[in-house]
Amino acid sequence: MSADIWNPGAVDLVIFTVADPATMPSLMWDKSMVSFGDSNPEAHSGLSLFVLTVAASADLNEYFKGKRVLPGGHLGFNETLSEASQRIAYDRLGLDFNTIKAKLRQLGTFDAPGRDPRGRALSFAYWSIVNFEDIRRFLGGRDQVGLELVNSQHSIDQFVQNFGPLEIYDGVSRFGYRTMPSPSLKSGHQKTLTKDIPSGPILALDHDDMVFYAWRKLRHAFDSRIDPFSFFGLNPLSEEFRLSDLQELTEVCRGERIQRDLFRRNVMNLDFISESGNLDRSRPGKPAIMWSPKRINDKSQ
Amino acid sequence: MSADIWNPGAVDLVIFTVADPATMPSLMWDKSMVSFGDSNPEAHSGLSLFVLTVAASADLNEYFKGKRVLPGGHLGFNETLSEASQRIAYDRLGLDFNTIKAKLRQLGTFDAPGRDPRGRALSFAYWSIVNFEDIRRFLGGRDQVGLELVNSQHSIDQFVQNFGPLEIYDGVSRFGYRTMPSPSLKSGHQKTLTKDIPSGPILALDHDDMVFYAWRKLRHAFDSRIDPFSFFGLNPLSEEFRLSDLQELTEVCRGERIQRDLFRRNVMNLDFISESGNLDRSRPGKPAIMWSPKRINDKSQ
DNA sequence: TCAAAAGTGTTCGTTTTACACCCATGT
DNA sequence: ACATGGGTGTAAAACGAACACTTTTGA
Repeated sequence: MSADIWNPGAVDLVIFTVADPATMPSLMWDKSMVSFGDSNPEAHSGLSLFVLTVAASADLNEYFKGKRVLPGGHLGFNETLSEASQRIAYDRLGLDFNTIKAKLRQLGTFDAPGRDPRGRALSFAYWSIVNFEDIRRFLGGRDQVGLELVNSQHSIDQFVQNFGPLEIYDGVSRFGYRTMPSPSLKSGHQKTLTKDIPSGPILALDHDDMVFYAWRKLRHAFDSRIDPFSFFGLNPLSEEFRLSDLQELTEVCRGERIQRDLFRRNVMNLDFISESGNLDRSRPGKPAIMWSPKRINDKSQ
Repeated sequence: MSADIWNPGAVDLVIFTVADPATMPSLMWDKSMVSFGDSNPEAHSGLSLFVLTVAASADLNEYFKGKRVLPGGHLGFNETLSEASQRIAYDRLGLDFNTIKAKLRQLGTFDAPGRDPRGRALSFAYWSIVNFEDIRRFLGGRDQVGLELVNSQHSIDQFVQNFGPLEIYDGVSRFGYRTMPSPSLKSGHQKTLTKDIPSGPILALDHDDMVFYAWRKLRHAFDSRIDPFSFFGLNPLSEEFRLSDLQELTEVCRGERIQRDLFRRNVMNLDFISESGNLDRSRPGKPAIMWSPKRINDKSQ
């Protein structure tokens, strides 16, 4: 836990989590804790993808007044980047990556000129996905730790209303999207970030870009032939889940719709979940079989 | 061209190029310029993938004596990483990325403890692929700029002899390889770097790792549904080439064998090359149609 | 005529996608 | 009965991989 501040380097964290706004405790409906960027936040339900943010400190610069940013901090003089990212998660959020089952991964270095109004700033971004249960007690507080929506069924619906069918897009989210040049040709994609879309930026600095790039990495874990639980080394859902929950998760992480039967067969082929033996009758219709991850071995990457 | 040295940051460059050892000018057979890491360098022929290296300076530390490294340099105080990487390419190699058609891409940050015997060193790695014609005149010199083989038909053959058929590997190279857990399941791969294989390390420090990770990125450009020329914004082959040349290139970049007819049909489907109108009769057998890239638009990423 | 490399046709199995249908429950 | 969501069968289309064949040259 180094206190020596090594000025030019900063570490910013993109930490995702998954939760259903409809079942969030009512106290969290406080605007300052969960932001949907939407005039109608109640419309968001179903498993949704969030990113952890904090209130920016305006002590040093007016620019930050009222804005929100990713949690970040300075790189200590004798720290590795990996150590710094874990320390900052603990200092700023309370999250201890030694005890929770999640790991921080390198995202990239951000140093575009002018990215920070305070002058030159080199930022090392890290990303991770954590269980909602592991962070909910850290929400709020002095830094106003909160959740910013990245994707939900409803925000995908809204995207379709504004921009048309998803077919030409290679994944959409609140933080940006990519267009496909032609189906099944991976080259020649074109990305659109929040600075280029009508709804405008969400976080301060270039943190929207960081979220977008981290989301693209997250997306890989759901790229159809990967077991996401092994990739993350954790299960972001509850212990047991319905297949439709896993599908919702996959859809918001990929930013696209998947056909129900197709999804089912894909998952069955990959064979990384097994029936828990229980049924879920909480919704109308035929009771759903509950599933659990078969094994969570983190041989990934 | 900043002279202010910003001590803690360094930039290292992984610059690939493609050439056929059999047609290299004889002066380049000097061991110090082209290294195959092989007792029988004459066996390497066909299009091969190289990485640019320089002799390490042993002025400051005995460790570097006789070793080779990636070209690198310190980060200037008022430079962006991108600017620094271009300046270093120019200072150390003579390569001017403003005039050649190639672009440097961020690879990642390397800061493992103990990676540099001189103490803490943070390194920002960048990678690129350039035309052989653009760098051949810069080979040699005080820093002994040279080429280290990354992959060739012959070195793939040797891999098969030592480790068995390629089927279980997801790409092999002199700088490491990955094993597949099961066909068509992308998760659970396991990588093996030079420090873990009998032939041992090739470059000093952790530069073998940098080459390996850069090679994995390069590999994406040949991932079957991408037009590599558009991805790179340049054609690493000669202006006209045979389909078998493109296949050789693809094979050494992917580190795997491809069936001739399959490759042909894939390329034809993607439709990014067109017949130049000429035939090549330089080899026995039926003359080969010569091809050229259709268009090189760098919409990539 | 033969070897060598280029290029094509055909087949087979798997994966992707679509569509339609059946199933089990609460109201 | 019927709306609601869960779950399955089937078949066309697309794709990957293997094999065998034809073509065109130089020697």
